[in-house]
Amino acid sequence: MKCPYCINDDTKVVDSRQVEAQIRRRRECEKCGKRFTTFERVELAEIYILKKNGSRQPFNSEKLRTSIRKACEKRPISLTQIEEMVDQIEAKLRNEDSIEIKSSKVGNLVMQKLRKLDPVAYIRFASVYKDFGDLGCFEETIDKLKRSGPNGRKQHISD
Amino acid sequence: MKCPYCINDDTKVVDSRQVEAQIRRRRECEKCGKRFTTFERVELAEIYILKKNGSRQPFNSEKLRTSIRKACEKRPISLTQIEEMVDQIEAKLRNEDSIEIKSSKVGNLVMQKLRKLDPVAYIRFASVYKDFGDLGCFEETIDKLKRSGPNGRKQHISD
DNA sequence: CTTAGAAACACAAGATATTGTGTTTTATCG
DNA sequence: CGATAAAACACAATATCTTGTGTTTCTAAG
Repeated sequence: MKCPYCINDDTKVVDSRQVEAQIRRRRECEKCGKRFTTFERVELAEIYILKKNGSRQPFNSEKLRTSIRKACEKRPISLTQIEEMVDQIEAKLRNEDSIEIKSSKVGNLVMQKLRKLDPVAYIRFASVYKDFGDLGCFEETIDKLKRSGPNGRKQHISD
Repeated sequence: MKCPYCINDDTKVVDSRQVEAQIRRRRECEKCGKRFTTFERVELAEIYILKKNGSRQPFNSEKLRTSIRKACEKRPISLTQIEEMVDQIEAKLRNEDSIEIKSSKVGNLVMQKLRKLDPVAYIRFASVYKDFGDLGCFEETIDKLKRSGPNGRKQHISD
């Protein structure tokens, strides 16, 4: 790795840590002695999201994270759990055959995850994602949650 | 490094090459066997360029490269040589005490480099950078080049 | 449809990085 | 300005990566 201060080619690693999905290395130039930080990151073909209105935009995990975070505000869900969801969802998308994915697929994956984790967050997300028009939609969803399988039964609907 | 396909933490390096200022690694997940590419890059505090009009913008080596390339069009200067110039100039900037640098400093560094390399490119760059108003400016510059030290004398002014 | 260049694949010997643990020094938040 | 978290620093034992060389595929350009 080239030293950015003197363009010398030989630098050695002084420290190396895994930080989230990256490896941060602290390097030292063998020639000028200066130190600097590098990051190793995955570089994959971009995934594209196909929106309902026909538009196509590059998938951005940050947007996904933000929308999940919003749904989970004040709920007993840690940032770590949100990270896990984001990672798992992105991994699912990566395993698709096509690099073009319908936004509804992403939405459904989020719902799937939230449903198992927290009913309130689930309803919040659904209300935005499914574009609830009236209170009836909430009631319907709550009913479904109550009647639903193992995951649903374990939960309490309250706030 | 996390596998982007299955989120497993253990992946091993299968190949690793230096490409320009980066290290490209090919990794393989020990769990799912999938392969993917990563890049290690330097991450330093941004340098800011102070323009004459008082504006301040992040230094962008790509812009520098472009303007040098333009000055060197059709001249006997290889892309490698241009890369070297860019690298050397950026390194000089990195070694400044402040991370805020006057655009004139960058301009002068470019001139310094081009002067030693090719008089035509030098004059082209100067004419834009120094904002030559008339032919007299060109003549003056040519005169200076002719009369100047060792580097000047070695060159021929022609096109 | 040929080709040049990049990216990927392979392998082995030698060199270098990783990781745990712990301390210290910045930054950032309130 | 005090508290925390993140980044930087250190060190040693172990595990992994790097680099040369060469081939193969893939893609973009002609």
